Amino acid sequence: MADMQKTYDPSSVEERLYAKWEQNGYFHQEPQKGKKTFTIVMPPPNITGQLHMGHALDNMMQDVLTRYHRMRGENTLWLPGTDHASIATEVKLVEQLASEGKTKADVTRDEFLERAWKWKETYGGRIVKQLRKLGSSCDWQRERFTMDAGCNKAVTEVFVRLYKKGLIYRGNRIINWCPECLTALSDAEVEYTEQASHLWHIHYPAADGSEGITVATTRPETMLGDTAVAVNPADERYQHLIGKELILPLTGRTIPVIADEYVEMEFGSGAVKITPAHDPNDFEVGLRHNLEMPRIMNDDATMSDLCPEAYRGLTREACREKIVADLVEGGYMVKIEDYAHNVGECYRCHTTVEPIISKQWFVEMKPLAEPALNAVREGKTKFVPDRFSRVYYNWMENIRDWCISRQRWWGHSIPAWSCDCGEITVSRETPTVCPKCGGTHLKQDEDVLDTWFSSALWPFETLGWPDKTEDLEHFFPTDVLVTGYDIIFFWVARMIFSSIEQMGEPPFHTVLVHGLVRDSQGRKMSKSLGNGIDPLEVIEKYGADALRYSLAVGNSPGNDLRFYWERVEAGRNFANKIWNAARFVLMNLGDDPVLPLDQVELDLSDHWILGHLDQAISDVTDMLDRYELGMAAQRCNDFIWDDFCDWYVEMAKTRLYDGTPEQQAAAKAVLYAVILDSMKLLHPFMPFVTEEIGSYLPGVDSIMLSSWPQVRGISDQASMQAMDDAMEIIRRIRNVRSEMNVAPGVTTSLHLRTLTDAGIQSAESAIRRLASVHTVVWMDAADEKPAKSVAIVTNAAEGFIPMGELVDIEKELARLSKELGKTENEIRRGEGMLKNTNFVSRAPENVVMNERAKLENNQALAETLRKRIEDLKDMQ
RNA sequence: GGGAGCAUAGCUCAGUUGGGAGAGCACUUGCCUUACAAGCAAGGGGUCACAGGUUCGAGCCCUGUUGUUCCCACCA
Repeated sequence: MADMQKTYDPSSVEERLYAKWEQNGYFHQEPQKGKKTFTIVMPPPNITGQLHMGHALDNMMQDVLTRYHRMRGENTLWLPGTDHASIATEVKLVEQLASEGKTKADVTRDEFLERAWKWKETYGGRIVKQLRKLGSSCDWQRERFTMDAGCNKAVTEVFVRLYKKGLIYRGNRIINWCPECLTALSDAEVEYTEQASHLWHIHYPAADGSEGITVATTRPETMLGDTAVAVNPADERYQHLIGKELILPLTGRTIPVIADEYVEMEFGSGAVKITPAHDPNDFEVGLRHNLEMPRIMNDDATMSDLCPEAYRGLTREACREKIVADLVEGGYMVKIEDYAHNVGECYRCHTTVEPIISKQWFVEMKPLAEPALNAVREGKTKFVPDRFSRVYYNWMENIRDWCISRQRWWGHSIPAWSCDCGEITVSRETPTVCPKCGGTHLKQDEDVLDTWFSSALWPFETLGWPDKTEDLEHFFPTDVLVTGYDIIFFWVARMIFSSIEQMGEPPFHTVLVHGLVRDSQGRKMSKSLGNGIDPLEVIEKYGADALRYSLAVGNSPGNDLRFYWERVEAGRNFANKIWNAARFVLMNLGDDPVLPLDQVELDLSDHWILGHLDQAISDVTDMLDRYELGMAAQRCNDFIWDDFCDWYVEMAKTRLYDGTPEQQAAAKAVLYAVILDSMKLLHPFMPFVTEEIGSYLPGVDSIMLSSWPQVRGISDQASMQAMDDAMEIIRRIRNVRSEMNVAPGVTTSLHLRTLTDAGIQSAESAIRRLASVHTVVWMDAADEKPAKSVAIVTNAAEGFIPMGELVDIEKELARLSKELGKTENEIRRGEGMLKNTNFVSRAPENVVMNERAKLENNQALAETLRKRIEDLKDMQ
């Protein structure tokens, strides 16, 4: 105690405590047979990443749950790791090469990978160190990497299995191609933004010189790859043209008019140019009609050799300009309208993606999606909040095959080898001979797998799968997955179907979804805006506890959160508040041993605070079990600050300073018990300050390793009620004084019944203390009716209820229980009561009081209640 | 085109089975009362977007309207 500073200083505490926890192995858990487990796998941050507010929020939530369940005595594992982030890492490496005046073409693949691993060793641990600053209590001894040996093995295993099952195939299909990254992308990796553009109406003359057709397009440059014009078979305007040949302007080629349902008659001219190699819909049409599919663009989105010479080598943009000019000049351009439409961009580099036909590996999704949908429909996996299950359904129900190959070097190799004879061999080990022709010149596929292919296996590959490890047996399935709603598609959905396919069950029972952390103006934090706030800077200034608290309070699952420094300050202030409350307790404990609560004589205020503590314990526990972290943190704050600091500590002073040794011992025992349980309750949210305080409390080894507080149930209802009423009186006294504008020092007299008669002797001195910045003279009011409890005085003063029989709760309950044939407890719970009427709910006594009060003043309600009570009696 | 969220105090937001309208910050007033001025006490401020409906009673449930944000989608 002696060395406790007046102000809490997180910087002198956090690093020391974290080191202690980690070195002592507090985070590590081995499987304990027969014990309930609680498992979370950390969404692995990219090795290229720097800690940002999103990580801070995500990890705070996981840490709260982990610490809570650990204190519940469960076999709790929070498994951390990092992601190799194929494309993002390559971007970094290309930057590195550029700084040496090189490009990717200047190094071999092996050299490049060597650089990648080196880069990973140098910078990959950066974010992991930063996570420690937050206080994350994950088991670092089990840290994994998506490209470590175990994960590689798992990825290969899954690929081979899916291939053998026919769920992975290789084919020429239309895919999203990023001309900047020079790789295929999955549908999920394309972001659409609306851009102002034009709708060009182009006339295609008929080959026989008769009327032609005008088509409308947003991408005139793709006309070079047109192999048909499609109209709706039901479109009367074009019936006679179906089957005719048209001349494709600028090329001299002829193309047929075909009929296809896909065409909407109402849009544009009702005729669509078909470019099968560069549009997903046109591709489908092309398949249906056996059209040729010339690829008119190269991988870098310049025009290919299949274009007329004039256009070869031009960029998409330049080609469009020239095509439009040429069409206008040739008299083919009918009109140009303004038009806004969606353009797909690469989610990494924001280059406009080009749909092209390309040979890629795909996962067939339909058979995988169905059981994954059912798992959520049947409640085996629940989203919190529930509305995200609809987002999930929507995506899963409309999912298309997943393009998993990427034209990158950094990533998981595809376990497929091709032979000169054309045979593809998919195998766990490198094959030496081709099973078809016996050839020995087998070449492994050069592509790597989508980063998300390995992340999808994260919950089980990190526990040892495909080996049957003890960890896997014990800790799988995991319990909760905490993540932002922005990666439900990328990751969560894929983990669910992968786990069901490989493990036979979903990887977790709950997905706790959080929102994005935005800046104070509600904008997304981003590098380009420069509005990002570095969590490490916040921690340095205010401490990790303050940051965690600020992210927890006032946030509800699934909703975005704005970052405010004021909120962090509030967190810091709260940390300081409890620090000082603890100082106060420790200052007063002295050297005598603290007695157990059952060996001291508790007074009214003790019962009151212990009752409220029970309530807080039970509320916080419920809230944590329901993943209401924000409410739980707020609840801790309310109890500690409002109930304990503002009221109980003040009341305890009278006994500590002026009381008998017995009274002092009682106050100390309660102060100790309450501060200790408070630290435990708050520990998941503010691990550092609570642990530090714990280190000063006698008889406490570690708050983190303590068991979760239990409801004691030793306070009695009557005392709590009496104390509440006394407090109400105190507030009223303050009011009156305030209203009367009484200056300090002036004596105020109030006509109130002597409190001693009302059975709250021990509170009197406390009340004096609390109320007595000014002197209050307590007077008998002999002329007033005798009050049965302070509640009567209070409410009478409010003017709601006349003093007397109305508020005798016990009597009222007894009467109702007799009338309805229910026990008093049942009536308190509202059982057997009126259907649409919460006659008795949260605070039974208050509600009964309210109802009775309303009965007097509300004829309609009185009538209804009487009737309902009659009905109930009839039914019985 | 489909789906979802949000609309509550000056600002940012909680409010989970329908019965008290709340928190933080800001503001007013008075306090350095021996845990804490990063604090204490008192106070002002809200037809809970709008309109109907159900109910004795609606911020909460139902219907509709308006505004706003986001996600998904192959109308060229």
